[in-house]
Amino acid sequence: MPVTIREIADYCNVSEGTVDRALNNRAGISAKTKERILAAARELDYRPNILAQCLATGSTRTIGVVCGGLSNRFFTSLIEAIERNATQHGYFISLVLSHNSPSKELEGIHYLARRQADGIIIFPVGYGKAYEKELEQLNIPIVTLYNRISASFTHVDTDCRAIMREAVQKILSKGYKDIVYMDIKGSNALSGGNMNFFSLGERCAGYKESMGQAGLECHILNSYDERALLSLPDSSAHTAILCPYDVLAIRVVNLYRKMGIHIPSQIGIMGFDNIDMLENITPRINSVDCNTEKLGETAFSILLDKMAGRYTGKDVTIDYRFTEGETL
Amino acid sequence: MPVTIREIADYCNVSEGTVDRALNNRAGISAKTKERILAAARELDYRPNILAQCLATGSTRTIGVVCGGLSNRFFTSLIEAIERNATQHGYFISLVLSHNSPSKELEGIHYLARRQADGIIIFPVGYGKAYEKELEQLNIPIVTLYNRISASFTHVDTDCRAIMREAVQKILSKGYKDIVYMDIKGSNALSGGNMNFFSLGERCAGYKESMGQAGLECHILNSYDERALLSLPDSSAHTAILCPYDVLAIRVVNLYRKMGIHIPSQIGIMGFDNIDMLENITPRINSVDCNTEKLGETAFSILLDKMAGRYTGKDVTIDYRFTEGETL
DNA sequence: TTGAAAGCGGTACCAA
DNA sequence: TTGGTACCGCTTTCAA
Repeated sequence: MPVTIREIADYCNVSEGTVDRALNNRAGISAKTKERILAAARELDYRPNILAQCLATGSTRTIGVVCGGLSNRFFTSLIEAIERNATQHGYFISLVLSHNSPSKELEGIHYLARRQADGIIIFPVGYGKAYEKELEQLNIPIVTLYNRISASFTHVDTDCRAIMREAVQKILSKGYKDIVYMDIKGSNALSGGNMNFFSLGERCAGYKESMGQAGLECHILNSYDERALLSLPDSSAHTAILCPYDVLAIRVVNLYRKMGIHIPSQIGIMGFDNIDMLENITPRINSVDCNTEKLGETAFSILLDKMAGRYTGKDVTIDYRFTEGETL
Repeated sequence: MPVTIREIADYCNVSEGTVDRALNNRAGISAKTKERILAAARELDYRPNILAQCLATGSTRTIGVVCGGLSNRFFTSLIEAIERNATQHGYFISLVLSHNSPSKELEGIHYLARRQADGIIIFPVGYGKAYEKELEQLNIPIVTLYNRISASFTHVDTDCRAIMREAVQKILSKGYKDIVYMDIKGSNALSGGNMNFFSLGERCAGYKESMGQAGLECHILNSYDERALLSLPDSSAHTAILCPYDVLAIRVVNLYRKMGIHIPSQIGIMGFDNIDMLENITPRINSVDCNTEKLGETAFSILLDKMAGRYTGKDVTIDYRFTEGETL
């Protein structure tokens, strides 16, 4: 049985209040008594029951992190960054996976709220008025990453739309005449329902905007269609493929390599996220580093401010960086 | 301010005990009173404070998961499996990342204990007598995955040593004359200190055993040395490279492909873990599926038994499966 | 069937 | 400087 404050108090013949003063560096205690109590605490191997502390103080120093899953390295990088910052500030991570189901997501969030999480960082898969209302009723600080919900929830992100606009320009400046965009939602789409595709939507929108501006026709593939992909290098037009995430780019690169099609002379490829797996892949895929470190740090620090009731700002946009590679 | 049992009691002119009986389907309450209370609870939007419940019952229905990091898909697969099972059983995951530092790991585990986690699943990076003693003093159910600590802590694993023995035989049966093993600890080694390398050690040991048994000399690379790797296909001996984890295999495959060396005719390659990224890589890398789903499920269910005080068994070994590919 | 009260393990305030 | 005690919100036991 773990040692409690009561036992230390008995052991030292003082009151619980005095033990508390000693243990928590509170004022109003003589150095001598304090030393005696601290020694006893050490001797008895006292460890505070954080649950009781939480109940008494009303703060759990726990933040919930709600994510679809852990398969995407982009997300796990963000979670690592959040965890690092949280730990530094004495906060704790409760992890809830939504498995890309909006209803499971809400369930998990409710759970976190009932457990008195001080705040929640969500990579939302749900959206809509009803969804928003539920979140608002929780009355708990929330920050979103990746997918935005609405102006009611502070969102931290890179400007994916701007990135894609710039990506198109960059690709065109390298002499490509056509850019094919792979608008593939991946496993998320399978879950059906009211899915939030904010981020992928922004990426695609940026592509479309920039193509329009350049007077080019959009050329979008909605599925991983090998035949369609293999027909691209045939065209006399010099073509590049723009992928909204790196895993897709890796897959495409491997397809072409397998078929003996040279990259980038016969086809250009660009990814997005700059996941660390790219370091192991040849040729090095051109991508965009979204600065997960800074994203996670910012999300946490904004949440911290919100929990302290001192955040008034709006959404935050983090800077990004195009990474050089050999596929463009 | 959230509604409490006290308020419902006042609202209904009953005692807190009665409210509790209604809310938690306990015996000894009339159907009428119960209905009245439940209606009030709904009306007032009552949500139990789980913290208080935990304090009163002594159970948090939370299990801690302690892992080095989230970069390795093998680990995140396991965590996903654990989370799925935990959620199904009404348990919650508290995630602690050790960043491959034994001291941070211990710190995190202590934290979990103070938060009254009901049990902990650890992917240990620490080991040793002192380490074990600290864990034992916690007096909290622990199950280890990946790296084993000692007989004092129930370990769930695939038999990596046996797998590697079999892998060597498998490779030899395909006609290879020499097998090079890449004994690379990766980023873990950087953290220094008393690192636990149980799993990688087992893998390497299996290789050595099987090579010895076949009367072959061990051929081990201790670093990712491109020059050494590129010299291998030159030898007249038909050589295969055995990698203790897939990321390494991916890297090696890409190196050879870049240099125009054909796999598997000029060099064979085998990975380990069968991470899902392999689906995107050509050629398909031969690997070993360690059944993360079952590993995670088993780890959780054993922990569940331990928490209920009804686990007497010892370490558990999960079956595995060699996955076919094009690199052998 | 219901109420009252004693915990759970801390925190915090008021008196002494 | 210290002790005493109410309280955080729920559970549980004992009486009524």
